[in-house]
Amino acid sequence: MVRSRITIYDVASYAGVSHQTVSRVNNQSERVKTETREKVEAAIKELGYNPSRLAQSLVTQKTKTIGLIVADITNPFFFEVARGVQDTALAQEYNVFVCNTDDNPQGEQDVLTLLASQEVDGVILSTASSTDEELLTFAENYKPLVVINRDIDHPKASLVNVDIYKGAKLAVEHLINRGHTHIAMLSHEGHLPDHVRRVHGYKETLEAHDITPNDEWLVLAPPNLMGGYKATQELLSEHPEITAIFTYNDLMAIGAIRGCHDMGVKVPQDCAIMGFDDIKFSAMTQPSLSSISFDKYVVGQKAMQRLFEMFDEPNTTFAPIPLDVKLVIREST
Amino acid sequence: MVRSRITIYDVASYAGVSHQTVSRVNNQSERVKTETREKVEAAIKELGYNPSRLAQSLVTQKTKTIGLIVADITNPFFFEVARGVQDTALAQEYNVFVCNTDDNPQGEQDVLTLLASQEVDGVILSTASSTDEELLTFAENYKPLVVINRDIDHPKASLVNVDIYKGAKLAVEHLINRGHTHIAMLSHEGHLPDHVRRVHGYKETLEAHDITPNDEWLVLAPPNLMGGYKATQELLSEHPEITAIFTYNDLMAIGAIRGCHDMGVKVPQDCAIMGFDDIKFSAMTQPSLSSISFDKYVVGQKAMQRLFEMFDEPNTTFAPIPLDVKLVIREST
DNA sequence: AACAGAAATGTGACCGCTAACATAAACGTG
DNA sequence: CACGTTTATGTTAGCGGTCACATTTCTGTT
Repeated sequence: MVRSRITIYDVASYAGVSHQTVSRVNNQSERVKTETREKVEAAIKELGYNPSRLAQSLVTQKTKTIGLIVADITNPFFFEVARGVQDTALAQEYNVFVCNTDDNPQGEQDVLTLLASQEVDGVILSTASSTDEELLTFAENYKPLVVINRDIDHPKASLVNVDIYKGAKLAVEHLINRGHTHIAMLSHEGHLPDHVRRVHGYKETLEAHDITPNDEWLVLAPPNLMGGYKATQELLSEHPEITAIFTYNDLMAIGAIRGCHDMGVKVPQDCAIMGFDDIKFSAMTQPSLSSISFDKYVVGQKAMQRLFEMFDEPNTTFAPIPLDVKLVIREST
Repeated sequence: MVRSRITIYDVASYAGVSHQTVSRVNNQSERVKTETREKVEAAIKELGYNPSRLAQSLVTQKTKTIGLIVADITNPFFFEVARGVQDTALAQEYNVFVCNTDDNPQGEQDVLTLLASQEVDGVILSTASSTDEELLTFAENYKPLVVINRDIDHPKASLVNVDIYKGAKLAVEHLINRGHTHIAMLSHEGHLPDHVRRVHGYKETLEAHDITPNDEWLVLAPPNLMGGYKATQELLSEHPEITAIFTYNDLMAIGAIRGCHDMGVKVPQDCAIMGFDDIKFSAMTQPSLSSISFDKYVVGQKAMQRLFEMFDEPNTTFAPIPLDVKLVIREST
């Protein structure tokens, strides 16, 4: 029995005022006599009226909706970010569309167009597949954009950057302090800051300690459990001299631990494993995983807050938001 | 530089036709001469026009948007479901709002109202906090609703049900077959089918094998890593006679494995652990986790497909969609 | 009491589209 | 070639709001 929608006009005639007065009551803070305001509010309650966001959006050109683009919500890193974004958005009655790109450039383009057609007020992007130029084009003729862990230079794009380089440095230094010199790295293919910084941090820290990085010890694989598992097995069977592995993320590290186990390699005695992201599972694995920690929820939160700031001051250019990392030592090293 | 939106009228005058003709071209399949169609399409491309979904929605009363309500996207169970929903939705150019309730009834109500105000075309609900009555009220005066793992009887609500009872039975039978008789269960508080069926399956299977369930061995805790960890430690220190634990979900089980380890209890020799959900991590833990498996992605997929069916045939009442489970035996039992 | 000025309310247009109907063009047929 | 039919295109209204401006009502002042 979907009785047809109650409009502002229904309320108006019920309360004996004009539709505009109802609109004023709805949007608060307009000057309307308390008496009539009460009359209108009563009518609203009586009829069970609530305004159509669609209609509001059409005229105001704001949808109170944002898009969040992630590579894969299935990755604990992304969904903690997503929670941060969602909770912050919800508090201001914004809704968020979460879109997965599956780390595939076409997916990312599709999703951007879809979001464009849905007319979101802004976009938060935490993914790495599209090129910078594509992103710039998007920023150019579109909406405010907050980008996580990338470097792009455009007045309409704002950045939230975790100090990845420092994280990689801390990780490798920790391994070196533990006496390791044969340190491998499992990374994720790609040429974007998020990838590159980890690798740079790894290589440069080794060099700073007079260890020459061995390119054969740097393996690229998909950044998930299975990727880490397989890469570890291949790596260790070809290079048994390796005594420590630093991974792109915790997912790979957890796969790596299991990979070691299945080859009879003891963690951390025979091979130490060091992750990145410090997801919740890492404290519960056996052995528990040392990792580089930062608050993913806060990443999402800050990104959303920045987006709100951009809505309020469309012509301001904002400085990047830096986020610090710290080393968490557990059993795997 | 946001040049103001290109409308259907701009295209119309550029192509020298009426706006309605443009609309016809947009919505395909109308009878319009190929010649003019081409003219219009050229104009569309030339001007870079794309239609405003907002305006379309306002007149058609369809937003091509659905809401997905989950307890916590941070739980791997939910995000695999979410992926199934999203991918299926996207294929038809539907977008989905994911909302978290944090397993809190107020949160769920808030979220339902927010979705109502956003005017989604339908809702998929995979959570358990609101009461059946609240849900019925929602279904009554709202949109098509697909509910996962609950029993509610309303023509506007459709069900997708994983065979939880059978899962619990398989799990407990497996433990019994392994020779266990002192089998505890870690569950999640709540009186809803999703919870109750697991517990029933547990108790009734024990009874079917002439084992009297011991209520002290049934512990309620939050359904996450930490909940499983703590509950296991309390349980085993009070009841060292327990030799097997069946948990509400894999998150708790992974916590339980770690809990055992930290007490010096060997899994599976001293205590077997059996999970439920078969999340991806379960194959990678150490020891790997036996679990009850079902395809969570498919759950989301089916739910979304059902929602589409409900859009197409608003007055049909659909039968619940059943989903089978299977036992996956790994190292923890 | 008369009148200016502020406060409260009402009116019409418009956001960008589709639905329903009206009209014009093209086509066949006796 | 006059006529009804079909097919293609145009016109108008309205979805449910907000905005800008017009109008009315209420103040306070001389």
